Amino acid sequence: MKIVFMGTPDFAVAPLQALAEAGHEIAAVFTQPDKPNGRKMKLVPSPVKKAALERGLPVYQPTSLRKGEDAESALQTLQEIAPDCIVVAAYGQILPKAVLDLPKYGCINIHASLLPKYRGAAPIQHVILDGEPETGVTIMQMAEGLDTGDMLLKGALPIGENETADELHDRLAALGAELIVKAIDALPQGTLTPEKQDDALSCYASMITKQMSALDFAKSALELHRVICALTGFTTYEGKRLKVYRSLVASGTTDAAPGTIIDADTFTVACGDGTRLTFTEVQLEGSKRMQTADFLRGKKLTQGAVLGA
RNA sequence: CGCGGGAUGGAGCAGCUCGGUAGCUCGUCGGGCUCAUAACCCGAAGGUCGUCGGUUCAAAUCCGGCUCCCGCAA
Repeated sequence: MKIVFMGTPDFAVAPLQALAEAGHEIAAVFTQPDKPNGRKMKLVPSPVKKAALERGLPVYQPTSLRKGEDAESALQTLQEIAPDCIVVAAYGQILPKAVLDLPKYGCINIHASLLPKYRGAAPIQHVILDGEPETGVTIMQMAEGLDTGDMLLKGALPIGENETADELHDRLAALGAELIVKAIDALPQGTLTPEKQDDALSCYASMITKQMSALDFAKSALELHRVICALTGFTTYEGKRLKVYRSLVASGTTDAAPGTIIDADTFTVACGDGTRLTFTEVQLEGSKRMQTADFLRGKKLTQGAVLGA
């Protein structure tokens, strides 16, 4: 099958490679323009662009598909290629109707949630924040609304109690790769049965903001743990930025004020309602990310110090 | 030229202000103790102090260039 692939971040890389390895013709790869990134504002290609170039696939990076010169030439390019199907995975742009209607089999999207729940930009983080027991990947026929098209295939995964968004992301990407190949293979045979989404059950996963990952120790240990798993939490210790990558909800209770380090040997902190949270992987400003055990070997915590103060 | 922190045996750090013996907490290896242990005791191996150059009798330490890592900001 002749496919045009549209995607940008890491999540889209596994599906792209799976399709290529399944023997499909990837006639073009569309991805977001290189963006200035990092401390030096260096121009950095998207993960999908890197993967595409490694495979020698032609890459297109229009600034927009909806308006302007880029959109016109992109549409023209697509018309010339005349793909059987366009596969979209976290591309980061809204496709106009002209594009949606162009391929014979339409546009197929890989979405990292069990639709109709968690439509939108950041489903992986939000399922963890909400403490969902499971999530998954939905392959859907794209329509004009945001993640509203008919569902073609679904796969579910249980979410681990201490699973981070990174880990979940990788498992979902692998699942998405598997499902999209299955879906593409089934398309010409018409064996997939489109299922309408029940809008009444839908909800949206909003974009992530910096504010959301700030650790507010007035919240319970479980809530904070979810923030850490989903987004990586941050606070301050002795005036320095401290990121928290992993934690464990500790049993027992404490009378200490929220944010107090109540056990300097394990990095356990008092949270809301007397709950306690142990940080297991942290990173202090200027230093590397490391396990708490390593961190404590070189840095003696002040018992009773208050984080975020 | 956006602001700032950092690079020291396998890991994490101290030492640098006031140049002159390589330190700490672990890990590893060997031995001991113990019913036993990730506990305790004794011993050992392991480092061109990121890199290039400069100053000096002497540089981890002072000066300059470069590389890489990290926090903020985007």
